[in-house]
Amino acid sequence: MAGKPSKYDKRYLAAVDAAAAVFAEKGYHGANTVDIANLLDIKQGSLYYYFRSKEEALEAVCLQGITWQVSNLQELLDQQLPLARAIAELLRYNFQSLTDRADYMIVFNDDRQAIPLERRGRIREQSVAYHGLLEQLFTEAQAKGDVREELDPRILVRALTGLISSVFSWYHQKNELDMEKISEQYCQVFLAGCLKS
Amino acid sequence: MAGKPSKYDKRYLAAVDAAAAVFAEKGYHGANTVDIANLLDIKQGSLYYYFRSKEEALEAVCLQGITWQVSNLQELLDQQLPLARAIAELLRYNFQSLTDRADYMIVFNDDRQAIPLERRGRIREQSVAYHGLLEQLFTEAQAKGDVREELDPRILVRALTGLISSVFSWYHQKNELDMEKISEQYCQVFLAGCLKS
DNA sequence: TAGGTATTCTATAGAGCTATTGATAGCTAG
DNA sequence: CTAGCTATCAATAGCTCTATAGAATACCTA
Repeated sequence: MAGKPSKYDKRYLAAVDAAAAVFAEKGYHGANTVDIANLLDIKQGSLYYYFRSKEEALEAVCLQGITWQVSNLQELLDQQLPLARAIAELLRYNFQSLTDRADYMIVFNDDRQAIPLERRGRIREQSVAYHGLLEQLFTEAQAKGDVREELDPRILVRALTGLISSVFSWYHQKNELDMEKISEQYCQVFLAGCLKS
Repeated sequence: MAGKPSKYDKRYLAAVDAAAAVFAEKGYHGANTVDIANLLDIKQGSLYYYFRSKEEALEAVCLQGITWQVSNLQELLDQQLPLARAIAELLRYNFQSLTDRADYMIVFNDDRQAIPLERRGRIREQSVAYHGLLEQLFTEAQAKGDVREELDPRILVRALTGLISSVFSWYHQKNELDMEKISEQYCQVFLAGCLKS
């Protein structure tokens, strides 16, 4: 994977992409493998050259999605921005990936629970990491006196992630609100909501 | 329906309840009619005495869920409370129904899109009504000068409903946060986020 | 208590879907 | 040119599930 991507590697990624697209549109259970294969211009059975099962494809999509999120958040935190800037950037990035990689985000949000618990280990790991990083951000900001003391960082994490992920379910509908504006106003509301003063 | 509920009526409601429970747990596509029948202590085929199809059961659950929400919101608005009180009550009620009628809420949230568009009319109607009522609340509060002018009421509606519905996906996990506290802090954050000054 | 209605049961057709298997065409390196 | 490897195909076993139909039982009312 590190060196030159083989034809297999490229095709595998295309397969994950196709799975993401179909799962995002119809939901994991509602989707069928024929549709995925069609996107790749191969027959249904040929999919099993790349995946051991439909579920394995779901796992790959979810893991990819959350991994992107975590590494991006990590990168953002490494910049050590003040809370307000960090939140603004985070929202901007998330709303951006809603156009870029919406499929992965949607599948991760809506269908990860379709993976049986015993297979969800690596995904949970990333999820926990994501929440942990965010919680740390709030805790530190609170220690610095930027965030109101009475607010529980764990709840702020839930509120922020909830705010973000809820957008996944309606952004694609015909609506006149543009991402730029939503992102900006969500940011205003959330920051005014938790910053001190 | 208005007079004495017949045995059929009671049994029908029980069937909707059972469907809600099973759909909430496994998702519409992941659920099967055998599980629903088991909850009612009848055989799978007997379900079709009450529903023409599995999809019709989903429709009934979703419609019931959103209808409850709308009529409750309407009742709340009739009290003409100031915005802050209204939001607090709304959150309290929603988080309450998360323990009372979680199944209906979850199914409405996660699976209503599994109903084909042409059958979704009455549900959409209620959804639109719900959003409309909330939007009006914000618009009026803004006119009175309670809400910051730069905020778009439509976005506030999305933010608030997003905040609420996102809770549906994690409240049942083992976690130390109690509903009371979450409701209260969400309220604080959201209000501080949108109220003027 | 008989007759009729309401509710549930048994059995199953038939559709849709995943995953497997063995064959096959194309590509690559010697 | 050929042997071996890669990627795809065709065909299908076998499972799961919804929905239907006709029989059976419970329930109620006169």
